[in-house]
Amino acid sequence: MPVTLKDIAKETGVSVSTVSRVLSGDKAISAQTQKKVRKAAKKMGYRVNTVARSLKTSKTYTVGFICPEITNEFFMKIAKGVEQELKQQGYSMIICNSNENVADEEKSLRILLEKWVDGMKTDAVLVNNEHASFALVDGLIRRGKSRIAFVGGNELITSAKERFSGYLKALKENNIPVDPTLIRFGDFYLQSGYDIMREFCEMKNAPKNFFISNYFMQVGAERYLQEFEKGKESEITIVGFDDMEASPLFRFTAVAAAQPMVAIGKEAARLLQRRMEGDMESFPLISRFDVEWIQRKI
Amino acid sequence: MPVTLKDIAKETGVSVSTVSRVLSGDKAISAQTQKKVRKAAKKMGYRVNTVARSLKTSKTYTVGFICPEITNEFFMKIAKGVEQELKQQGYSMIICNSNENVADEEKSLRILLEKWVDGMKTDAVLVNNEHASFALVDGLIRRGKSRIAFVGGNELITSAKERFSGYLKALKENNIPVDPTLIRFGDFYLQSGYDIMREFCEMKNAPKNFFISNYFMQVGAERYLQEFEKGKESEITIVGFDDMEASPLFRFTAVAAAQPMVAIGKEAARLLQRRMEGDMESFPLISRFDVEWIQRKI
DNA sequence: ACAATTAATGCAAACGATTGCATAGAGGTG
DNA sequence: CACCTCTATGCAATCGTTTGCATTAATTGT
Repeated sequence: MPVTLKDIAKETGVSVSTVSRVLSGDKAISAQTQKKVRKAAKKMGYRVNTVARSLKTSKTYTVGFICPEITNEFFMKIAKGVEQELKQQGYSMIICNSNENVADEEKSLRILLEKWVDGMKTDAVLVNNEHASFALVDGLIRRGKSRIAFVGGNELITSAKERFSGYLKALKENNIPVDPTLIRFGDFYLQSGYDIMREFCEMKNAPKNFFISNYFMQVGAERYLQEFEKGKESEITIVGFDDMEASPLFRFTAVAAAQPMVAIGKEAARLLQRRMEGDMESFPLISRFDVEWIQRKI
Repeated sequence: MPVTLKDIAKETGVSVSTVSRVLSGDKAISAQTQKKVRKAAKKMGYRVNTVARSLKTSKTYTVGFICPEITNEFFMKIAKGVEQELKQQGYSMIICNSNENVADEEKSLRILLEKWVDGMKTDAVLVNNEHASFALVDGLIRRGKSRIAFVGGNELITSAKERFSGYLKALKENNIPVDPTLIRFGDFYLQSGYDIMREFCEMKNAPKNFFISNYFMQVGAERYLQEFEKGKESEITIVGFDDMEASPLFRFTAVAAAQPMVAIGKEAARLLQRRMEGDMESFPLISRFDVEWIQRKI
């Protein structure tokens, strides 16, 4: 049904190869023929069949993005950056939801491989986690707070570790002893933020200042505080990460270190392109971005 | 570089067609040959080349999802439903971000068409908007509130209209006169929710009860109220739509009508599949879901 | 034991584009 | 005018699968 090069060739009386050459901008074709072919192509509504092209060129101009959870604003901001950057080069992006589970992830991977995507993301683009959390905690200390509780993410994950060491470093540089009862780890998700905040608040000598390792745990923590600090003129101060759609609703958060996620996504796309162009030497590439500081309350 | 049917054929001494038939489950092949071929395929790490297959069968097993904004939790919940349903049938989904602008949308569309996606979403899967907003407003009235302000979405959009008529109907059935000063329309985005809420609150006789047409405007409205009702023991009550990641942080919202978006996405995927299987008669299909009621405060 | 089925496999032509090579004129040079 | 060089174009193979049809071999019926 769709128009092919062959149809155009028949219509214009030239060969398929000539049509192909005109349409892919080969200038070794006479101006006259070019005009004729282009006109016919336009009139007939020709659209290149990328499936056929890919088969021949073995380039699909498609990249895969396997994402733990596509409703998660965090990942999608990265995806957005990736998409923006790639679209300019004519690539498109297949997004798969691994649903945080390995079976789904493998399934997605298999599908993507079978579709011969040109690339997938394996490089790391990160922010200066340790420095950011150091600065957040240090800032709290400079404002006179010294009992600062730490709400961590999954201890096995690098960024969680880095954020923890930033916290430790800030205490150390300010000669504040580490108090193990003020340190707890969760899993980066809302519920764990809620639970940990509750545990802290139920301590006999509850801390009033918190470093929370990511946005979602922070939503949980703020949620808990809203329920249980209702009305009271609260003394609580939180510092944390990221700036999302709903961050403006946070009431206890003083400062946040926002990761420039769209920029991170764009950088990731650029690294991926280098890879696809055959730059295999520097693999995997690692890039670090600076965070942006968001002041929420004074 | 990758293993092809030809390679397997050479290895096993049968023809390419036989290999193809074995691997696509044609049972007219002897058990012996089947075993031999399968073993070789496995050993050699064969993976079907879907590009070639698609060229031949003109089925890509890919659907396109053009989305106004991929960082928007609302659209991504739908996308998640679509993805879940389609993945089971071996489809994958190309997600494009139209960035709310027509040029980008056309660009995405062109790319998708050139990739010969099998389908794109054009059916409508909706909730019973009018009924849901009727029920929300009616509920407020039954609790004794009669001056209820309406914060609408983009007036041109069907769902915004439907929600408005539900509001009107609730007033009418309860014999409450419509007060035009209590009706304002925005654009479904955060900022307009913030602005409209401010306008209402600055009225000499400011209303205390609000129906807000969607989640994002509600975030904006809650944001405004947090800033300006700080501390005061507020009398304000909001009813609205949807249940998202950050909804638990809402302080003024009493009830919300949550659209089952993942289910909506799944249904959309099913409709799309019917379309792809050639059911062109009932086009476009429209399905309606019931909302779920979320009680937030009493 | 021979025709008629049936079962198992191979041949070859697609699908739509790309591209190296061949070729037919046109124009230039001595 | 013979020779060479371009320029513009066509031919045909190729990418990896799928699939209708032909073919061979094995099985069945009588």
